[in-house]
Amino acid sequence: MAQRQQAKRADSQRTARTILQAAERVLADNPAATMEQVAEAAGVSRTTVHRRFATRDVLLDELATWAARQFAQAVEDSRTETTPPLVALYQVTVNVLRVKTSWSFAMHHAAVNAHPEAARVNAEVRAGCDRLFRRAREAGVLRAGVDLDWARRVYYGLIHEAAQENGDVDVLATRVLDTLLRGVG
Amino acid sequence: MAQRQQAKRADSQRTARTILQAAERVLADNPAATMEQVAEAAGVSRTTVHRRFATRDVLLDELATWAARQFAQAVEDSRTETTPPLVALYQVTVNVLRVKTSWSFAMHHAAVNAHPEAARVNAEVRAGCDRLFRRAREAGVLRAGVDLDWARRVYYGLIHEAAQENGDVDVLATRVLDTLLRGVG
DNA sequence: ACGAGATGCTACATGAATGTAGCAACTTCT
DNA sequence: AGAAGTTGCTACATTCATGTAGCATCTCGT
Repeated sequence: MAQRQQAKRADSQRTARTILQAAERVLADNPAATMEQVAEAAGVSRTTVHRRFATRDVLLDELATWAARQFAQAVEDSRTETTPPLVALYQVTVNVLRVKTSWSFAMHHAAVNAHPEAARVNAEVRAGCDRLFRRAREAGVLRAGVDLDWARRVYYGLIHEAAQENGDVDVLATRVLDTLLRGVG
Repeated sequence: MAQRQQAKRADSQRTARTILQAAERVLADNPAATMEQVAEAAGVSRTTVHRRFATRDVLLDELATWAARQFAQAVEDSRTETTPPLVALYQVTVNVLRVKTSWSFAMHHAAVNAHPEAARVNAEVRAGCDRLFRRAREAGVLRAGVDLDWARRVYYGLIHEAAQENGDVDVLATRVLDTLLRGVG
């Protein structure tokens, strides 16, 4: 009985994940998309979406939290704390670019801070990013006088642009870091 | 009689402009904002908004066109065709940053290409930007091997980030170009 | 074969946004 | 004062997204 319940729950979780992924895709294209459109993209009926996510707000919250986790996981996998700054930057760029399609919407907007859980995870990631940039500056990878906040925002922006293109993530990551550190001049 | 009509029309135009400006502000904050919210922000009643802009789509179209014109004007004022590339880049950066608050919404989304007039103006601006970047590369301001499309997108992104901060436009423009050409490393 | 869980479908209720119309009041110019 | 134009306000119709409920069906595990 316990096994059966587990199996059913696994199916349920899989459906929920499918819906969240579909919501990401659809909402990234049109933030005002309806639940119907999300359901259609997920290949389920609208009522099923409502079974998993009682209201639209709940869906948005869970999407933000889920995306934040994906994001945090990608950063964590990069071992940014224990490798030289330049290597860490490259690793994290590659990993983040890989999952970037999964949070082009969910990271934007006020959705990031809507749910406390999502906000917490995102704050952690940002703190880790700040630490990495500080280490990079101390190691001379970044210029001494550079504003760390500005550098981080430029970095985010470059990743965002790079994620628009489709191509090998290694090539894209190289281009992002090359542009970040040396510019295009 | 003709004079009176002209006076009334001038008032009318002023109101329409006020509404468009309000729409920019409100929609930039929340793309799904209602006509009511736009009207409130403009200090007029909802019915007045509907008098000027029959439907929501019309409002969006005219907003896109208006913003495109503001944008094009800022670029045109920079005389990018007749000054050295580096000077032109600085000039256009300053001018664009000045009006950036006026198109943070209207330039985004598919609104840009929604109305043919807006699309035409924007295409012109982009073409001018491409010419400027090509000249810059030929003059050695940009590296020889750099992808012009990538450079332009990075430039747009930097301007977008810079416009989020409030400060002296000259300082911001200097930072944008410094980052664009030399990076932060 | 049986039962539990999940889904699709239809139907319905509700609320919000949109768009329209009419009327009174106000401004401005003659 | 009178006329033309604009606006605010109220009221109304319509459409659409949201959220809920019931029922039939399907699948999977026993």
